[in-house]
Amino acid sequence: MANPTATDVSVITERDEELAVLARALSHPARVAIVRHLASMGTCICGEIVNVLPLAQATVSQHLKVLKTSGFVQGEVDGPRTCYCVNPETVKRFQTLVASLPA
Amino acid sequence: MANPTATDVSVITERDEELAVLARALSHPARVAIVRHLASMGTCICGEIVNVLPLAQATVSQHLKVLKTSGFVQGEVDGPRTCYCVNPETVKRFQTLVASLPA
DNA sequence: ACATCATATCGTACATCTACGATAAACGAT
DNA sequence: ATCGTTTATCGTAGATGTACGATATGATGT
Repeated sequence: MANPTATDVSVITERDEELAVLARALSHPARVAIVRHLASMGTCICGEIVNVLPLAQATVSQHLKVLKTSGFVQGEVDGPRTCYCVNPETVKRFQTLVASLPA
Repeated sequence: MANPTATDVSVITERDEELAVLARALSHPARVAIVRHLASMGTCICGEIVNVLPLAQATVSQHLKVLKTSGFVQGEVDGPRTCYCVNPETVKRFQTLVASLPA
């Protein structure tokens, strides 16, 4: 092991892992903007987001995937389009975890 | 440009950038644990943190540098050691930005 | 001066992230 | 059936992140 004196069950908790995963999802400005935009629109299709961001369609799709995997947004197929919306539960969970950081 | 139809001054705001920078700093479980541990101790020396984490000294020092650069912690040289503590202003700022996300 | 301790930094290997163009897949319209 | 539209995925290049051992730096104690 790198550090034999460290406590095996370290101070890194499940909550730390969870917070880190959610923080990582919002660690890119484009993804923060997507979440905000989605929240302000209630719901909107992928192409609308592409039109608003200075990024290629493939890149936006990739960011949306990150947000979907982490639970921040949900996508629903609607004919040829995909309709995205924020998952408020994940936002609230993130807010709870961040708020519980001792300041 | 990747996407000529995108608004040049895009929806990505300064706040989005700021939130992303702070979120990135907490996007690793070890760094979340360091902030929590530091907050619970009030203040403690680098070696104490190394002893508690399952990571090499160099790695911990690197994580501390990330936290210092982003403003989450402050380090004060105290003789041969360095004394670290949380910067509550940055934690509060992060909490404010996260709390202002529409859920 | 010298050895020791605590910490930061260097160099490096490997993994992950971010961006893109190209292409595939799924649907609606003609 | 074929075409255009919309979105996801593939492949890839370059940047950044994460881990480590080794080494430099700076202070204390002998």
